[in-house]
Amino acid sequence: MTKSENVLSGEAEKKIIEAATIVFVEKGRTGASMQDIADEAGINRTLLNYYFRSKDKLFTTVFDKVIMSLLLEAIEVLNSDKDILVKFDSFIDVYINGLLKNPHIPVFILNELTGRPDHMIRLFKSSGLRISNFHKEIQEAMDEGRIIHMETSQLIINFISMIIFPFAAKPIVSGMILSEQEVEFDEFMKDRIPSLKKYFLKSITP
Amino acid sequence: MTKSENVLSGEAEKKIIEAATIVFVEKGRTGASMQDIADEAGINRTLLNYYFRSKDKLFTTVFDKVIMSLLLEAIEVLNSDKDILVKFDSFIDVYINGLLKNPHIPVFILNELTGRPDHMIRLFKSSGLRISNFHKEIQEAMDEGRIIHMETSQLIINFISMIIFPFAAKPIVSGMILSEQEVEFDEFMKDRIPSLKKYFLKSITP
DNA sequence: GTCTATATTAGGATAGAC
DNA sequence: GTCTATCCTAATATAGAC
Repeated sequence: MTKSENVLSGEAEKKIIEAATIVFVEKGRTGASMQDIADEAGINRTLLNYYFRSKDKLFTTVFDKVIMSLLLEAIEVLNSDKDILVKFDSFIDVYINGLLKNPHIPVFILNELTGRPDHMIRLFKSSGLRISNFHKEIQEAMDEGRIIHMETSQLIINFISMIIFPFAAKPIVSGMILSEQEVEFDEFMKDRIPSLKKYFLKSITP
Repeated sequence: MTKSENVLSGEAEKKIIEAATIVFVEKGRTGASMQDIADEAGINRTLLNYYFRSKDKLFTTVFDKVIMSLLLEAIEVLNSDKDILVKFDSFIDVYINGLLKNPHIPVFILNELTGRPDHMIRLFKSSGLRISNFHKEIQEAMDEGRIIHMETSQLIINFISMIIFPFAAKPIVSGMILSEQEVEFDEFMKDRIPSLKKYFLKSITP
């Protein structure tokens, strides 16, 4: 076993993907260079081409991985047998706490999404997430009178918006809205978990 | 007056800024090339360097202009003497209708913001927008019992999120949430105006 | 002010030695 | 698998003719 061998096959590949994720998420597809990624991984630049044929292929690998991990979290909550109102709370917990650990993922995704809507839809379908079930559960709760009547799509967008947007707009939130009160972003988002649960529940309860 | 003269000084400059805005907003700072912008403007590429010294300077010009136009719209609503509840409705009208004409402005801003939070804050301060007045008006309405009590920052973020996020996530909204119902994005956002007004009012009313 | 020509660099990708 | 050397292209930027 020479010094240049990796202990496990795929270890270098894994290291590259980790480094590429950090760099792509921070700088975006066009803003990141292969050199940036090689530096982050601490390897020679040409090795990136050895393991992944091109920058595009490496990017797609990273992008798919990031999207999938988010979708899987959604599926886990949706597929549970909890009541729809409990699921709302779970989404708030899971995504706010998760994004606090990777706050620029929303901007990364929103930005790279624009150019490849088709690819996104394919990923989405292959994930097995059934958004129609979500619509249906909400609709049932409306029919039972537990939630006010409104277009389910509008309700879903309202809900997702309030979870994701603060992360996407983190510089605005920090610099423009919180700065005068000297509140830290992370603290604000921690407070936001119970605040949003309460607010959203009130907003949809008859 | 030869064929190569512009009628008004600054006309070429204006044409360049318009073209640059289109290209930068669509492709982002790193994704757009000077050639793209020259093509869009129908001029020679080197002219861009003649009028603006560098790509960076051209970008900053565009970025500042876009941000400022958005801030000015906010100021106009905020500075009116309408009741705070009416101002909420005005924001929804102004921004949803405005962004329907330029739907990828949110992604553009959110993306380019990350790298330059300081610059953003300077712009924000120089615009004269006083967010503290907004906080104050909301707080007063709370004290009068017209709005439920909650952290004003959280309320403001909730509000802004529901207006802006659907545009930032347009491919997701179109492809994942609306596709099964065969609803067009623009139609959805038009419906959203009254929907959001009603929803938000209910959410903050005691 | 507008063009052509050119300088310069950065970035992506491959070939080939080890 | 990993490195060095090299190729190629695209992109920014400037000089200089008109």
